[in-house]
Amino acid sequence: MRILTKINYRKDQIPIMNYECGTMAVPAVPGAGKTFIVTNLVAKLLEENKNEKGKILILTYMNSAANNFKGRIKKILEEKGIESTNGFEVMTIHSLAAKIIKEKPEAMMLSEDFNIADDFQKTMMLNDCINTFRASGGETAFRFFLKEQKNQMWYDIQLEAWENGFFELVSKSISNLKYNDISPQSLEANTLSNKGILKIISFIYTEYDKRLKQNGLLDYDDLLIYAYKTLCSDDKLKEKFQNRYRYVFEDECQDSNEIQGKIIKLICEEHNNLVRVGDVNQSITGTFSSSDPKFFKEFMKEADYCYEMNMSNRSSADILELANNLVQFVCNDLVQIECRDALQEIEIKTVEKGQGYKENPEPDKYQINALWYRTFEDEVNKTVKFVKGLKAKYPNKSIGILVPYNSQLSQVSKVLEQERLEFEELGPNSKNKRKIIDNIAKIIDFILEPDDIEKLIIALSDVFIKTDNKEGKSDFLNILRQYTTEEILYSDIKDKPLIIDYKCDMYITFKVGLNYLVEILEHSTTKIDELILFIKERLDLKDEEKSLVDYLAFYVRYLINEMPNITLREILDILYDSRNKVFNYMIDVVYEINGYEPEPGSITVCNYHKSKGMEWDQVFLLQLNKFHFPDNINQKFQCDKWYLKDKYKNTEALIDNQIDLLVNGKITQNYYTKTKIDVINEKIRLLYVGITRAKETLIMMGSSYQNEEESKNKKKMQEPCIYLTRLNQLIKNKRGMDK
DNA sequence: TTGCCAGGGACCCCC
DNA sequence: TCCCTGGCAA
Repeated sequence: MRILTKINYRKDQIPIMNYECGTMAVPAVPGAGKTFIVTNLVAKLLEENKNEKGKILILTYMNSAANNFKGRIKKILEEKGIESTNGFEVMTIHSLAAKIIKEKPEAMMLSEDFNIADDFQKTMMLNDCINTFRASGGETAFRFFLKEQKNQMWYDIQLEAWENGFFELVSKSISNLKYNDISPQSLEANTLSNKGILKIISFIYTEYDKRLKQNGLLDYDDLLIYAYKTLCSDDKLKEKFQNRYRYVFEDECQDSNEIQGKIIKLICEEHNNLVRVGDVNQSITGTFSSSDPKFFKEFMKEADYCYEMNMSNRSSADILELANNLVQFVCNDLVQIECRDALQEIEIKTVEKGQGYKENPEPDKYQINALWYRTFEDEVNKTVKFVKGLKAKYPNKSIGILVPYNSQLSQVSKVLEQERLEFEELGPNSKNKRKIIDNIAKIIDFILEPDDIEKLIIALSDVFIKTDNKEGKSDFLNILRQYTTEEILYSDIKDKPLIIDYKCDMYITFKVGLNYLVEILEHSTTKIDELILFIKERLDLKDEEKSLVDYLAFYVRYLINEMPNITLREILDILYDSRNKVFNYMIDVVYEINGYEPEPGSITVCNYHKSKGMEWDQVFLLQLNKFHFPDNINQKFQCDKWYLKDKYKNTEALIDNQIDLLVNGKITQNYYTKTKIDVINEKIRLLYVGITRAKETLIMMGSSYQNEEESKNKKKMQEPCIYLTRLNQLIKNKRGMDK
């Protein structure tokens, strides 16, 4: 039976729902319900058969978002009793690009079975090219940029920092060069007589390009550029796509870059039905990708319609007031004039009573506070204490704890664990996700020292034995300690006097693990990647974990190729190294598929960036100091590279200068200040994103020192960021009134 | 403006 | 350890 559900659209949503054709820009404030309106509009157009014989295309940036859209549109169509599930397609912008290229790979001189290099493969290959460069005479040039240092310890620290920084620099530069249509060949020709940093890049760029081609791979930048060129070169193909997609919707388009915009424009040329939805105030990827909110701003000006969704039902009126206050301060009072347009001056409005499908939460008192502590440790401890209290009082409310860096996540997690609170850590090195890598490492650790009873016990207890009976388990392990590993592995343990029920889960899983360990121990260790896959078969894994192990085996095979003499011990050290960047990429690639949504009563720990798109009832914002949220270019913040000679500190600006010179023949802007301004602007928006995650409660805080030691030495003292100071004035007034 | 000297900071990196 | 900065004198 068909169920009729009449949705009560808000007044800022009605003009959007009335859209029928043409270009439409929808700037939307946080919590305005972008996904809601896009899914409903798509369903409405399908219901009215506006797509005729074509389809509606919805473009997202993340696989998780694409899956989310698919599910929601399907559900609405089902509710409406419409069967036209073939009328729409949801995909990421990169899948679209791949699809375009697949239609005619020969246009770009690609073979039909080209593949896409994901972040993991790209990291590996680029690292490889950099190593080749250094090994084949580039080492001096590589080290030339480092500050002189006679102390070996400091020199090593610098070198390590530069290894990371250099990778980022090369990666960004190559991307930048590609978007400026500078091929490795033309760069090489241009840098022949030149000495600058581009000369080094040129070598690595050539090498990287060669390897991509050898392996039939395209990286994400190539994907977009080739897709655009393919469409430009073939009108028939262009028409095919234009007729296939009568409507195009683009989500999160503040994160769009120029080439993406161009591809979309070409596809929409004929029917001219394009809807782009986004929020320039939530653009937080510009400093590390080619995205720029200016493209959406331009679209807002030139589109046939531009309807602003300025109402938010997510947060309480108090939180919206605070967010609006930040916007006001930034736009009008910021001392660094160039940063005043970091945020667009949009006032977020509450949903009027009786309007819309959902109203703003209304907590009974003012639930915002700003706090300052002596150390970060204090910050974390107080937060967890606070969380514990909230949890007891409101067991069904969700809680989010946000920190600037992934490296700080574990500190928060540790204290949460101590307090026995259940939580989810969203980060590349979260224990859950790393667990599988750690488990394999533990097994290999045992293989290396099969006589070590402790290694055996760790492997058994952490990887295989499953039981809820913690005391029984530790008793059991203590009994095992009385034997040698050989006795445990090769003689039947039942003969030994064990005080244990042979039918309980603990014993059964122990036995299974034991058998597997014997098998693994007897497996050859000459091919380590195969050994890892062999271990994989003996672990009880989810699909995602399996693909993670496949990646791991792939990585190990690669390591062996690169360093044929590498030992199992050395590989083990690499596995245990939680700072290894390759694992982070691996984990990101595997886990990106499923989005994360905080459930009622859950606690989430993540960084400010990851929080985008999420919401919690209660939010804690940590580390709101000047270092992380600067307000002028004279402050110290992450931008200059301390380990480089003064002249080369701002490597990014250096590269921008040189590329500008190459493309335009002259330097058109002051990139040294520009890179700094960009960072400040993005940090402001990052704070805005953080604040607008909260529905009811928002606690903002920071601390003067990182830890006790620094506090004693009075080193690296931090002040509250100017935004916290300013917002605190409002908070104080409000709290005063509340009493 | 220049030169000298003492003392403190450099290690935290988002996708 | 080295480099930068700020204070000070010339």
